[in-house]
Amino acid sequence: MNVLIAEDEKRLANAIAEILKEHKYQVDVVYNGNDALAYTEAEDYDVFVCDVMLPGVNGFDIVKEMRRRGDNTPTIMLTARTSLSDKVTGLDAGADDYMTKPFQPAELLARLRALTRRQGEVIIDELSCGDLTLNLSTYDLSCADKTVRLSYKEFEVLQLLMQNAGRTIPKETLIVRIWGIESDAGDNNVEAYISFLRKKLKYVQSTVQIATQRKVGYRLEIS
Amino acid sequence: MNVLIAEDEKRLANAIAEILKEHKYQVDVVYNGNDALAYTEAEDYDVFVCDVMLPGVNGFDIVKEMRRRGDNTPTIMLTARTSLSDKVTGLDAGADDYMTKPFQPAELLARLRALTRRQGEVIIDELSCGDLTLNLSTYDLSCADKTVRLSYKEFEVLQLLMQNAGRTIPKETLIVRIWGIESDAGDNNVEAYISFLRKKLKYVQSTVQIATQRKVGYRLEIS
DNA sequence: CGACATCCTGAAGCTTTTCTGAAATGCGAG
DNA sequence: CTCGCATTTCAGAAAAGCTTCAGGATGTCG
Repeated sequence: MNVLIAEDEKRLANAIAEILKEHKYQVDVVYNGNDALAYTEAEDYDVFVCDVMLPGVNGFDIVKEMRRRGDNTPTIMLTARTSLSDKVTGLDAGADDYMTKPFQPAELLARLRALTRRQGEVIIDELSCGDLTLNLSTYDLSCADKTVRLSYKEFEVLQLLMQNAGRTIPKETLIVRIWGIESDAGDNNVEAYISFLRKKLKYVQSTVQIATQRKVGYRLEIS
Repeated sequence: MNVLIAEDEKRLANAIAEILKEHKYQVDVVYNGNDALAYTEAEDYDVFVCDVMLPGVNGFDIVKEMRRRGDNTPTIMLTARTSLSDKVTGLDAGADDYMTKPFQPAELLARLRALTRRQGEVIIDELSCGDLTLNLSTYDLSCADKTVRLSYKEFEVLQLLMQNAGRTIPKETLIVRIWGIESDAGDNNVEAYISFLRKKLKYVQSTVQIATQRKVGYRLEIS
């Protein structure tokens, strides 16, 4: 389950992100309207949680634009205001649900479940690939009877590779998804983490390998 | 025992919540009818305490709607009026009991007990996990033959961890659940309490540990 | 009321872990 | 063979977490 959160109050945004991650959602966060547009275009999210008042493009216009280009991602609008007219505007713009701040985490979760119910997903807390198992809750990587703990960044890189096993992920994508779109991380950062991960893969004696696609990126190979 | 309170006078709502919490109920509070509907749908409460006059959807309609969708959660209606007709309306709508404001806390507690009695549920006052036992009425934490008394906040933190033993609880969640969503408590507050708790866990010589999930939160590990 | 105890909080200093950027080395395609 | 990536390592920087402490708030008891 991929969720995109667009909320400019960073504290709140991160709080929501944490709560959703705890419930096994894969979460991306953006803090302004322009990034929100870019992200919704680039990725295929299962739910989009969007604040109305955003720097750059506002929430209404984001949803309108998404619908215009045929993107029907279920969307929940957040707003500090409680006026009926906002609600109407939001729903007219194409939002599927509407919440006023502040709200309890349980409510957001309930609404997310409601919006995604039809998709009938199973919440998993492990990711497997070949003989590897990655525990999404403890960041433990295991294979047969060996286990290592991954650091946060190592975890994110490997998770992305495992989710797309066999497919080559460009370095650029890794940088954007893990270091963030605004970061100034370079290719070498990625390369360093690939190196760390290979060391750990060797340690757990996995048959799964990280293959290099020269001038492009990396891919997980189950051999 | 989960209780949902729907009451728009925040002062009163919070007072009731505090009283119930003292008596070991798990309490959620909403301040309007729409939230009440959303919450009763999302969660499975053991009792629902509902004011008649609520912004949004009124109490009668909430209960009617709940019954319509097959939700038979025992419900106590609150109202400032004393007229018989209100009482009838409430009970007709599907409420199980009825109280007029103002009332004494003891009365509410008595009625709650009455309503939940038939369910034959036992109100537990201990929480166990590994070799640890947490007494929910005295806040005593014990293991083998050693015992320490926890402070209120220590208790809340540990309780949350024990209820979710093995799962990682994000710091943000701890802050929101224990310090409140509007609080300005920082990560360090949580860290301090984790530190206090670890000291006490060591003192009672438990095998249970609080593990750190870097950049995320904490989790109880039974080793 | 004053003395005493407890608890909460925020700050400060310290420890540990993780991340980063640079440098040295390796290796494949042309 | 050579150039341009890729790999690996490592030390220092940065981040995150841990612990302790003092001040203030609150509560209790004589």
